[in-house]
Amino acid sequence: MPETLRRLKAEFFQALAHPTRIAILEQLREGELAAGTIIDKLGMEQANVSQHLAVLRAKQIVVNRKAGNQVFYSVRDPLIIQVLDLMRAYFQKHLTEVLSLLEEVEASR
Amino acid sequence: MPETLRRLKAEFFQALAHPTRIAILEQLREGELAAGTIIDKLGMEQANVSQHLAVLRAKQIVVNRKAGNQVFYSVRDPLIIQVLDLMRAYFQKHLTEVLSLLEEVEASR
DNA sequence: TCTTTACAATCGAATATGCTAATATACATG
DNA sequence: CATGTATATTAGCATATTCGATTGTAAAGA
Repeated sequence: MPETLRRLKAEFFQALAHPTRIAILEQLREGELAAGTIIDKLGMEQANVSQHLAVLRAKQIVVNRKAGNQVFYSVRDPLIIQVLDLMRAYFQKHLTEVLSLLEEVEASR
Repeated sequence: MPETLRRLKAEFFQALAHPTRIAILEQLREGELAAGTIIDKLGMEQANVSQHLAVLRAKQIVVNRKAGNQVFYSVRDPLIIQVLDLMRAYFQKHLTEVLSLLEEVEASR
């Protein structure tokens, strides 16, 4: 595999590598949502969510559609959801280790 | 999905989000390899590869086994490989866009 | 024991990422 | 046209990542 393709893959994973962006994709699992709806559901700063949406857009993980005043987002390819599902399966499989990792997280707070 | 689990997922993607680490996982696709072998195959600095191996270890994406002087690495769970395969399928599917992205990459150099 | 081999860990500098606050844009409505 | 609403972009600062250089460590061999 050429280096440029590895770089693309890495950039793709990088785009997924943030809790907020994962949360956004979870929201979009059932279908498209307006940016404002996502912001409300996540209960975060407007600018912050908008920046994360920009990251997902830049990597074409989500696409957007303008309708009047609003912008509706959706996941471009269900394969993305499949990747997230695989991850879910992975974490479920290694539940024991995940729990100890969670404990570490708790402990370090 | 709880915030902590999202954080775990994000950290997992973060661990995959580097060309060198993807290259390492590709090398390990067929089975275990000694650290030195990986370093040779990638043709990179020893310390650098070792650091990337440490990242993959920290997230338990790879496991290691010491044998005398050497340390052998392998991918812990084939599900990881599946994720990479899904990504490959994804990029193949969107080959056209990938190519234009590649052109952008080229242009910006 | 002394040296070499094979890795891992640490340090410091450069770069990238993420956040809040502020500002801009674009459409809608009075 | 003036104002409000929805969303995007920019600036500036704090934190995190990555790299090469160096140092540490454990096993192997002379």
